[in-house]
Amino acid sequence: MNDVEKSNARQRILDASIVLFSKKGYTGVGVREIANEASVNLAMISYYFNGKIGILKEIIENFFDLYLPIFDNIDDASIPPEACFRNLVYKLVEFVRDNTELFLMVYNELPLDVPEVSEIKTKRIGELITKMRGLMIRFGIDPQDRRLFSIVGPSLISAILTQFRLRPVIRHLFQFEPDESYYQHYAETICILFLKGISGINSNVKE
Amino acid sequence: MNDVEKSNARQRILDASIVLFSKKGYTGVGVREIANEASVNLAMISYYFNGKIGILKEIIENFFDLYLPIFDNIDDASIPPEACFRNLVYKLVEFVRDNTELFLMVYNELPLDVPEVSEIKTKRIGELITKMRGLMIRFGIDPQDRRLFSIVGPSLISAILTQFRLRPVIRHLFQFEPDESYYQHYAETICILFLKGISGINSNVKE
Amino acid sequence: MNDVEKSNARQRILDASIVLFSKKGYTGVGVREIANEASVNLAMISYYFNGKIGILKEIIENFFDLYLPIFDNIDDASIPPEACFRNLVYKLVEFVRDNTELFLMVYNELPLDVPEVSEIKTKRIGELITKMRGLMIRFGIDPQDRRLFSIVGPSLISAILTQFRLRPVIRHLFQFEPDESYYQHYAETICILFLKGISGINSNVKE
Amino acid sequence: MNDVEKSNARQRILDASIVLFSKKGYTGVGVREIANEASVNLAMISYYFNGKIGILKEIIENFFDLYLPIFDNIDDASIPPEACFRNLVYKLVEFVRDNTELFLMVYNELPLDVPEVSEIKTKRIGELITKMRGLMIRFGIDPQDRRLFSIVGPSLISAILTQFRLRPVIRHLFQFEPDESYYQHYAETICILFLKGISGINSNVKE
DNA sequence: AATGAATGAGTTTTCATTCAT
DNA sequence: AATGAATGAAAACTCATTCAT
Repeated sequence: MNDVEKSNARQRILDASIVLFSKKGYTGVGVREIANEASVNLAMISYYFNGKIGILKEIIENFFDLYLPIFDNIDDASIPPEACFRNLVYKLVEFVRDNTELFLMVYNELPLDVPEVSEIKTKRIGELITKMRGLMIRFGIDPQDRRLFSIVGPSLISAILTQFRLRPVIRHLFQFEPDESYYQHYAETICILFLKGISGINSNVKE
Repeated sequence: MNDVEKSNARQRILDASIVLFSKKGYTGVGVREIANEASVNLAMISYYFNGKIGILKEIIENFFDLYLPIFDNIDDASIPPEACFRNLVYKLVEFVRDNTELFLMVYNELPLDVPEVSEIKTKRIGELITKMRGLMIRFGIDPQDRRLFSIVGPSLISAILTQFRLRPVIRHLFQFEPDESYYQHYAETICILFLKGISGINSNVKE
Repeated sequence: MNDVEKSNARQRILDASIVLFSKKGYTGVGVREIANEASVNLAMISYYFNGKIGILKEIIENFFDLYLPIFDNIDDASIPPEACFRNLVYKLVEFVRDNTELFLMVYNELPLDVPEVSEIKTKRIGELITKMRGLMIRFGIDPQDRRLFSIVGPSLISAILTQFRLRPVIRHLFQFEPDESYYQHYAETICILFLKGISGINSNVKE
Repeated sequence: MNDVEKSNARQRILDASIVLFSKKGYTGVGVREIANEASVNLAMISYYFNGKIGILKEIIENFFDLYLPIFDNIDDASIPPEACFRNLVYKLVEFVRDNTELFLMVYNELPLDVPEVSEIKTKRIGELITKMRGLMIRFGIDPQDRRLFSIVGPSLISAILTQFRLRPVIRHLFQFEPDESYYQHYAETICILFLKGISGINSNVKE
């Protein structure tokens, strides 16, 4: 067994867990199921992650390690906020495209009460909000105004995720197999929805 | 024990389940926990609902029985679509205000794979989409165009729900105790975000 | 199933546990073994005792609830200390005769580090020492003098228990089936050993 | 790695096992714990001892190899039995001082049913009893009289061990840090207790 | 001699459900 | 309607051991 295969087991557990958790939720998946899907021995889960909860912790940490950098430097003062926003949306759509199950899984796990990870979630979401602050201000949104600030950000994420979320439900209603051009189109639609909407909000609120 | 108290037990099970499911997810809650919270004997759950899954079924059915009528007659041809939309948003916000845990719970359960309820979900979501069709068309959105149709609707719901969803996570970051005026303000903000945004989408797409 | 049988299951678990723990030690016994021996379903152990450790807790508590009263009023000022001591020894031997396995088990568990019960043990042994104080003083032993105080008491208990303790080991070396007269003789020997020493044993026993 | 370090690993496993077994009992300690404590790789335990039980076997054998010689020539006909006994007690106290954990561990393991070592225990205890025979006879105790013979010997050992045994429990009740003079005093007290009884202690110690 | 990964049988615990009353 | 006990399956986890390197 060479080096590549050696550490595969650990990664396979993570990969299998992400897929399964995204479909059935953390508590709906058993370690046996994970071990089977990952083709590893059951005991490897405790060996590598100190139990099922350790997988969840690591997945969530990994997610934010990938996700938060997207929001670095999104507020470049030399370009107009609309362009910044558009840039952000495109990066987010790209991220969702590349990590669909991971994103779905974390999104679904976020509001649930799993004490062992609640601290991690709070901390990371706090960082995210901080990173968003500058851009929001440039759109005329007061970060202290919870109403605006906490509607726009999350609903943007929801807008991007939502049809992936409902895929199992609406699979029979719409045919749905996203390709490269789809994601382009998709990102653009969301940009327009939010940009025209946000400026609308902005002008109205200012009055 | 009289009839009022008798049927109370059944309802208490439902109420307790909604709260618990919304916090921990269906699979994360045990029947013992439900029975404790509802102050009923464990065996009553099987007695009334034929098992844990029966609770979920009934909650989801109940939810859609309350939820879908909101979308009846939302497309009154005698009033402009913007007013129809505004009307809908206010009714949705009112519904969320009155059934926060229920809505959160169902929203979270929707993408999860629980075979016993997937049929119900598909059917009811189908009805919902049908009801939305007329109004969407009046906004110039082609129901066949999956991209637009499946972005606007779900992301509207997400926008309304999202901060309730994240309450456990951001409780420490924002103070959050919604009152009557909050909901008013909230509904209005969402109306503007989506109306100005949607018209923006509309004009751009048409070009 | 009548009342007597109803709560039998709980007691059978305790009884089986005492026997098994005394033979193999707490950590050497599995819950499956206990359930088999007690003829109850495996899950009943969690149902009644919240897990294996709950059995140990209850056994130890029960033990001290039976054991400590032996030391109440052992120091009657109206009779000489030798008579008090003799009285105590007879009561202890009687207790060991009636609760051999229980006593062996607790005796063996006492020095072991099982965090969940260490507090109980410390508290109860403290009570025991307090109860012994008066009599020891009458024998001229200073309770502050750890050396004396903590030799006599424990070594008395050991003297009483010791051959039961070693039964599994020396079964092949001595035939050993204690009867009523044995316990009488036994108690008397211990009294003499402690009151007069080995030379005392010799002269008295020979008579 | 040289020969000294090499054999160190083996010895470190034994040392760590003695300490851990004395605290938690054989079945209460895992091989992982031992390997950690001994700073050796897990697989070394099988390598050196053919499994966990091999450690126990070797420890018990080692113990008796050290312990039994104490009882050689304890019955020197040219000196009075009291002096022989006193001599023995001093040697035993010295042994306990030098091998506290080892002695505690074996003492605790003795009554427990671990089939793989029961034969060893029976054999060695038999040898011990044989060695004690002569001295007992000189004290007027009939070796056939199980009652006397099996009380004095074991209760002597218990008397010596007992406060080490209870150290974890009574640590909070008595301050206890034995030094050289303590062991001297301790041995003497036990001699008096056994040779003259409690009343003897009182008069002698006071002098 | 030494290591980290892997194994499979075993552990305790929890689960939803059912039963007799 | 309601209860407390009981059940068997499955859950998560731990164990001592073994293997390839």
